[in-house]
Amino acid sequence: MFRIGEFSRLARVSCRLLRYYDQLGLFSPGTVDDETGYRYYHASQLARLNRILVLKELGLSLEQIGEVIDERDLSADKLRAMLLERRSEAEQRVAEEIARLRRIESRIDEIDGGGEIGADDVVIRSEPGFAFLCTRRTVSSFDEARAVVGALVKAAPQKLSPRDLGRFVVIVHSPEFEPDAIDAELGYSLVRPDALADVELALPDGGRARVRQVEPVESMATCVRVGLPEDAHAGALAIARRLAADGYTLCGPNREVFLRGPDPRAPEQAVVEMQYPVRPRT
Amino acid sequence: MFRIGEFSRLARVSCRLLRYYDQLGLFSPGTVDDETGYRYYHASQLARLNRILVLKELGLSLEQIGEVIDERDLSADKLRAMLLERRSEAEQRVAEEIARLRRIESRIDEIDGGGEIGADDVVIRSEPGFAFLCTRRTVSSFDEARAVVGALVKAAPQKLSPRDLGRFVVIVHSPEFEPDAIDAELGYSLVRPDALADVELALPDGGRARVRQVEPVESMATCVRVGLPEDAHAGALAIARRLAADGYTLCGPNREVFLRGPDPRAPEQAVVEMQYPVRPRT
DNA sequence: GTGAGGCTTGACGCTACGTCAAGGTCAAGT
DNA sequence: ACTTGACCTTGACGTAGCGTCAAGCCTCAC
Repeated sequence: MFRIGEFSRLARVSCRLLRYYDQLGLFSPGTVDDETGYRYYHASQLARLNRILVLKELGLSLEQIGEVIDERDLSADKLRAMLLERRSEAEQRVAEEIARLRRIESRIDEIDGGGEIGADDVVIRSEPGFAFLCTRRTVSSFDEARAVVGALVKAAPQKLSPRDLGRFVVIVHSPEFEPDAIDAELGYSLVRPDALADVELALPDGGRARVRQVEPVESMATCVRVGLPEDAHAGALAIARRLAADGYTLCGPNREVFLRGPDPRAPEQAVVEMQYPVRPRT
Repeated sequence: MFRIGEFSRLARVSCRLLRYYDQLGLFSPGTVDDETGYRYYHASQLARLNRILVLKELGLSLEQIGEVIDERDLSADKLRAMLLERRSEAEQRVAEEIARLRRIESRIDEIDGGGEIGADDVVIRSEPGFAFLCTRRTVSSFDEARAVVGALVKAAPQKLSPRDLGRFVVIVHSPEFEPDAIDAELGYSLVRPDALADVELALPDGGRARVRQVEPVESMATCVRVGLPEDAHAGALAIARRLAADGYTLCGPNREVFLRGPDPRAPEQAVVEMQYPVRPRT
């Protein structure tokens, strides 16, 4: 029989671990002295402890180990199921770490390249769908776009109250940025979409605004810009480079979501979230 | 200005996270109402939050993020250093997860193959060096080995006390297992090696036992067996298969460390740790 | 008997939040 | 003005697997 210190040296684990496993009921000493509380371990117990350590190395939780280690026959199926689960987790972790590694390396390269990148805040996330009260136009300037929006806002209260309007959103369909002919949907996301599914507005210039359902996007690169909407495109190139370096390609019409403004009195303080649908490059 | 709920929806993070970051001083609302404690965030703050989320995605800790995000110029070098560190961590994690994945898959295959493997407790770890009072022989049986050991134990007390002796250890140099001609070192590990470096014993059969320093082994596959020492080899084949499946090859003389016994009165309860030096197969 | 080292339980710490719980605020509707 | 339901506040506990004290017994070789 060994006291805890020597047994811990045999097994190359800490005393704390042995006490902890004892506390969990996962691995208890063969004998405990009732008076002193001293734990005494038998050499043959090392086999069980090693089994526990092996299962832990495979990635099972102590709780899972407790479930499989005592059942002598049933454990094969149960263990197999756990291992299958662990395998997919491990595969996912490998993929994640590799992707992370790529991003880390591209950031290091950027810093070494010395270039101000100005795209520190490009976050990639999924984006839910939403109801979109919008009108599609080919506009030649921001002033024209603003006029359209103004008309839309004025026409809206006929059928819906202002609090139903969410954010001002532009979805840009022009594949390339051509300042004098931008094909875009302009409008507002809607807060209570189900109640407003069939709203349709006539605009003073003869156009129409209707509600359409915008599909969710699985991965959307987003980036926040503060300043004149006209300048918001300035960082687009840097963002595209960043996305390319991190292993993504653009795969759809980009959007601009106005978190603040555009307020006619302080247009330079508008806050716009640029959104670029992406997918991992194969 | 947004209240915390709407801001959390904008940023796709939880309210709890925003409050937590506020508490850490990492990301605080633009305004806090003194009376109610309500947090109010400005749209433009989303840029900073996104920067934090990006750095977190790269694997930096919140503390590290706090260090780099506020310094405007110095941050490049500091960030670079952190990223280099993170890169090597990530590389290591990838390697570990891949190795783990391989072990998981080999276990699944074993279970599916249905074979009782009997090598549930093969642990791979590093093994420190130790001082070894031993004599090298070619023995033809376990009885002969026992005789040698007995002689050694009797000769020992001349120069050292029994408490200096550690465990009985056999290092087997025969590359293949040939029962009638085993080239082995037999002896005891020593507990206070520095005081005993030059001990040399004459054995009654004319042989000598001396102290040598056994080198540490970086990775040692170990497995505990309970039973007659003669039977301890039974699992060796299973262990070798397991090691091969997990991506290791044997790379040195194996050892047997007697954790209990061999006690002449109860030899079948001996506890032996089989040790096989291994190295990752390239 | 005595000093050193070993053992006990208990408690806190770690990461980055998730999840209640008890109670104060806000804004729309009546 | 009042209600009601959604929203906000702080505070506390839980997570996984132990590491690291801290205060106080136990053991044992000299």
